[in-house]
Amino acid sequence: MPKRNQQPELASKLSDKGIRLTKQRRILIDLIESANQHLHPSDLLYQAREKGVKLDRTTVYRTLTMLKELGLVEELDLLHLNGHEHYYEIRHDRGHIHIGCISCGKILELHTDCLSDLCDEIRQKTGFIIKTVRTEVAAVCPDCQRKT
Amino acid sequence: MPKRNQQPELASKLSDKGIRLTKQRRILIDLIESANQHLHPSDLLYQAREKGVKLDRTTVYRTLTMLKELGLVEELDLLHLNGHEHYYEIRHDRGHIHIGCISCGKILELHTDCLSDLCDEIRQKTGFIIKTVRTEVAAVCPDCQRKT
DNA sequence: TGATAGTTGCAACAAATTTGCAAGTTGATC
DNA sequence: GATCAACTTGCAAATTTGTTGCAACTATCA
Ligand SMILES: [Mn+2]
Ligand SMILES: [Mn+2]
Ligand SMILES: [Zn+2]
Ligand SMILES: [Zn+2]
Repeated sequence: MPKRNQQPELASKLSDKGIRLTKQRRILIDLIESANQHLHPSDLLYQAREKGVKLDRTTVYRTLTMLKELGLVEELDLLHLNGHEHYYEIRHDRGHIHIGCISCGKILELHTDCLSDLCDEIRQKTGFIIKTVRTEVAAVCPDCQRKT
Repeated sequence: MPKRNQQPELASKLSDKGIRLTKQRRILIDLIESANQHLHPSDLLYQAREKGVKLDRTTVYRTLTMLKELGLVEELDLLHLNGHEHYYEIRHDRGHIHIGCISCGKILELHTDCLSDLCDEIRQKTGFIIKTVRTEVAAVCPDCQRKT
């Protein structure tokens, strides 16, 4: 996840909504906010435990579901390049897409204006009210192109 | 899946590549080619069995993996609106996106030129060679908007 | 500080997918 | 059409990923 303006405080958003801030939730949102890569539930579980927090995977799933439903994190498929877990990242105002190299697994993020054009088009053509847009691209990165 | 020009014959593409056409593979590509909705592995398993073909789920998974690797079908997440299975459809020349209603589960397909613009942009900005682009949108359909 | 509603961990379950291997089938060749 | 090697399948078991019910615990507020 590229340099984001590290606006922390999912925590305050949660307590504003009257949601209790437990140790477990604190560590999880902390990890998600400060992550420099996309995390899946097991990542979160192990990283939290490394920091000495007692935590069960049930709670990880429950917390991620809650954050997703509140619109505070996005769930990514990342093309399941390896395993079938889903990945999570904080939700940004400005959308970006994910490009995965099917050869080395590297994930690249890219900001593009195509996304808002697309949203306009969808709204206009279909009348759907858009909640989230997920664009994921399978590709071969320049490094891997050279190697073959 | 909206009216496609029913170009059959994944079968011949497979045998051209020297891949054996077993009963199981025949029925599976048949079902995928003639489907009027997105299918997941269990759909395929049951539909094939209904047609009297002996088939195991292992074979369904193996066949789908093969077709995907050959670039003949696309795998869709469809936002896992209900369950965590993945869905499959034949690959078209002209791409389309999938819009799922988070309230009723309906899936809408939409053709858009944004996709090829996006590909151009990715190529130019990153040098990645694109294999597939998957855009999936979570939204609320007009019907469900009225109901709330 | 206590009451209370919300949250957690645990164990068991369920769903989705993969693996190893023996037995069966395909398609090329004669 | 019969033969055969290579490929493919089904089956049973395992793995991976995610969910549920419930008793014990804890965050928040008065
Ligand atoms: Mn489709
Ligand atoms: Mn998925
Ligand atoms: Zn690569
Ligand atoms: Zn709807």
